[in-house]
Amino acid sequence: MEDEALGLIFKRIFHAVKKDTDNKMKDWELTMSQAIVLEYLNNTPAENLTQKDIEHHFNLQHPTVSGILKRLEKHGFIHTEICETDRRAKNIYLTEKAELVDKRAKKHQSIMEQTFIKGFSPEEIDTLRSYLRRVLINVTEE
Amino acid sequence: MEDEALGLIFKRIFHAVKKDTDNKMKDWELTMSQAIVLEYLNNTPAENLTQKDIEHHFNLQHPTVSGILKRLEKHGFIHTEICETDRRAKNIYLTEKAELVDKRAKKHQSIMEQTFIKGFSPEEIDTLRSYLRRVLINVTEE
DNA sequence: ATTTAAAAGGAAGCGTGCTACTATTTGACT
DNA sequence: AGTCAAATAGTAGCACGCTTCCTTTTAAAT
Repeated sequence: MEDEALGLIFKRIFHAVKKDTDNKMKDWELTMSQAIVLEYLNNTPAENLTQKDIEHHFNLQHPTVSGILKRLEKHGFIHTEICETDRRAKNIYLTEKAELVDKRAKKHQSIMEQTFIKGFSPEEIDTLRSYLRRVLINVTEE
Repeated sequence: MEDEALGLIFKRIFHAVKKDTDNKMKDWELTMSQAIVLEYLNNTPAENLTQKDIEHHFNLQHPTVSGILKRLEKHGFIHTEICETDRRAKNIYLTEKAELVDKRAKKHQSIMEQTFIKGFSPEEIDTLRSYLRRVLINVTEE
């Protein structure tokens, strides 16, 4: 337990977070991945927002994003339209339902953030964040 | 990027690690999840080692472990036998192929560990590990 | 203007997590 | 002995990552 590989520890943490988040969001027909995308859409009020933007921002492959958007649309959180200026692309629009749910998702996210850092001092939180940022850079750039 | 939620950062880190590991292990027909289970089996030379032990150790549900073991068996890394003393359970045995591959997996894991902590001082590494352990406890116990 | 390559997205199929639901075996309680 | 609950594992079906292959559209090159 003490000397587990960092990779396994990160896996354990992510697994626990995902499980908890998926469970708590199940009531309003939303998963963690969907909520993350929805929040991105909500905070990125760009014209002509397409799948490609999401793929780049989260470093995901296009069939992955395609599936998430399909389920978001199925449950009425977004609707899509073929882009007028580039008919290959599909523009994404949030619905009112999405805006309602986003508040609740933000609330859960805030609780989750508190959970992570329970027992951490403000300085320790800063250190944690900076270390994680460095780890992320180490792991992604290569 | 700077003010992303911790949950998303953990997701990003895990995602990158999994992607990299899966890619590098693809050559010898192994995934990250399978390698983790294989390493556990290799380091747990217990008599009567069954699925249940793996489920408990990694906090996974039984169909998940069942699937991983099925694929490990399909590729000849393990073989299973119905337990003599309890015919509900199946004992798991590693093959020679598993032991060969385990060395290479350990090597990759070691490189991965180095990648995580690139640029970290020994003190920073200790701090990172202890913080992650605390986060894991925060996230799992509740 | 035609061809050709790149870009955006869809569909199939797989691994790994999950939640049901089912089957078999064990063990305990009458 | 007989019954009934718990334990172990299997199956089906879903979400979300991936790769691979395909279609359509755009843009560039000749």
